Amino acid sequence: MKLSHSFYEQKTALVAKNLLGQKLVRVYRGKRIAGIITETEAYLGVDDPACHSFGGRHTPRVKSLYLPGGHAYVYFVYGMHFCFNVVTGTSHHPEAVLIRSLEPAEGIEWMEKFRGQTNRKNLTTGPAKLCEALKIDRKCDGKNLLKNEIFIERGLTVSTKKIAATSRVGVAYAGKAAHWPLRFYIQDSEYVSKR
DNA sequence: TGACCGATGAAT
DNA sequence: TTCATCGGTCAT
Repeated sequence: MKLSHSFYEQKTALVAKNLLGQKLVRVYRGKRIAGIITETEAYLGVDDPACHSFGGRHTPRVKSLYLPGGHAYVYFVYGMHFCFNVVTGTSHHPEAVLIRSLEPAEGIEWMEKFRGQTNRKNLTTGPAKLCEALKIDRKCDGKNLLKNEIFIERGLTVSTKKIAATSRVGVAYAGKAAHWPLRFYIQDSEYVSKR
């Protein structure tokens, strides 16, 4: 069952935590490719120096961040990688949750093909890796997650006790916000990016 | 029009 | 630890 619109309207950090254990599903050429979400990061909008909408920035690249909760925000980084985010809240609050890692669940043979390798633990343990494994690219930017190309299904409920919170990855430039505990992952999962 | 740099990954 | 790689952003 798909996560409902109201799920995405909760507070962003809460959505980030509640996404752990849910299943991200990509339908590509009629095939389901899916994984259990094991690691996320919350980006808190105009007041968060690490967020792309910081200070109200509203450029063509970040326009999807201003869609209502329940849409995809996919952007291109480092000249070669894509990252997938779930937009949260309302269109007046450009916030999102970055999906950083998955545990492969369905369509693993396709993930192996798209990633060019078969090491299960290296298929989807990183924001750009999972995009490659699930064929998520620029074309997915702005997609409605309540439709059928890419969406999130209810999976397992992860006990709060099993959720670890740390500072976010790759945002050292963000001053104080670099230390905010907005990265969440399933404590004992082997499918989490390191660093 | 151009310089700068990044929410990374893979190889070393 | 190093570097490949190039679109988006913002200053001219």
